[in-house]
Amino acid sequence: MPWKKSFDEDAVLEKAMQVFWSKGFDSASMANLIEETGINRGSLYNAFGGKQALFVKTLLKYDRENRKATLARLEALDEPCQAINDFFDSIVASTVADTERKGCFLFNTVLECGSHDEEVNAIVVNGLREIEGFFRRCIEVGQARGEIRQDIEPESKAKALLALALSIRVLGRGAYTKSALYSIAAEAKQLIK
Amino acid sequence: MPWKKSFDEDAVLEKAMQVFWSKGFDSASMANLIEETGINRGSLYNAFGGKQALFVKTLLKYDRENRKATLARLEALDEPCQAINDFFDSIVASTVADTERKGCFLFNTVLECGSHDEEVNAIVVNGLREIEGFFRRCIEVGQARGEIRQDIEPESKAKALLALALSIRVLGRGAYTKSALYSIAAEAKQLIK
DNA sequence: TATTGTTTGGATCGATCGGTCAATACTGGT
DNA sequence: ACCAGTATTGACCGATCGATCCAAACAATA
Repeated sequence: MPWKKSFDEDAVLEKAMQVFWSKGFDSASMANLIEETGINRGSLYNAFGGKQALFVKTLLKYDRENRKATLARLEALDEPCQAINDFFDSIVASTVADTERKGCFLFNTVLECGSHDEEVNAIVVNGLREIEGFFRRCIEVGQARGEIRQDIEPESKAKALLALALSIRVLGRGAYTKSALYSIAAEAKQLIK
Repeated sequence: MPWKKSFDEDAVLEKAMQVFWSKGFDSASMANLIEETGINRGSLYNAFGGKQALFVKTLLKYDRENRKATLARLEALDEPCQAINDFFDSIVASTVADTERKGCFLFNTVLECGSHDEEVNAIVVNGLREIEGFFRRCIEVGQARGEIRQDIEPESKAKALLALALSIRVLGRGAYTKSALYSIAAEAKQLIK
């Protein structure tokens, strides 16, 4: 008896994600979201509930399709040093290619919403932990295989790598030049040498 | 013939700075600023020109009284390794003591206003460059005195140190625990060992 | 004391914010 | 063919945004 939706929910989420990603939660207005997604105001509220709920959905989508997917791919390499190098090559490449200067949606959200929302904070903190965990596991496996020095402390080294990755993405949004980002990435790789 | 202002401009700037610092440019409303500074709306506009102009003035004040002052003090030590260690001890201590989770006004501004304002961007980018320059000079002097290994590349190492400092401040705003920040700071110090 | 020029206070502006709602369009079941 | 019921639409809501403006308050000069 009901009625099929006239739009593809996931396609709308994708569009909305682009808006939140490039403008941030606060600066993205419902008017922006309506214009970019192409669907009507009421439909948006009906389908997703509101700005906050829509944002969470787009953030989860990003976390699933970008962060998790990337880490899974790198971890599947089963080559720890290569995985870490690839990670940094990848984020520098993304940043350099990012003419819109959007940065990383996850990192941007840490910075903007870190303090003032419980649910969002839980998602991004979990994301950070998992990236850190990826680094830690890479180091541990590399040590077990004799490819990484034993006197490196996986926990704290992993945190430092995450910190450098975050800075590359953040400074890449206008403050730093390409070559500076390459320098930082090179230092990051050097950390586990 | 005119009339003396009934308030201390610098004291008002200080209050306004606290507001922008803790809430960010966008989230700080004129209503907030009026309430916190205690002076009237018209007076605020008359004395400072508007939200944007007021923000720039507070940012310059911070840059002058915090960033420049701190770097000058550390550089006056004339003990490069100690200066770098002190720098990281200092930002970790600040972050840990920062119950309001305000972070660093300069870094916060890089993140929030990095892209969408020319004047502000120039101020913060200059601030970043000078912090990086501080690290670079420390390393160069340390090398000249034989206190730091010669195979360290001052330029890129300085960038990495800045990146770690930024991350400590940013992640300290809720995402990471005290001990995690200590770990990152320890790794930073290790970079020049 | 009268005049002058700036500061002060607050009412008010138009724009925009996120969100709501009733009327309308439309489809699936009977 | 008709009805039931959800999706869609866009007008509209009150709140809040930064900014403006002007009358009232006031101090310095003549």
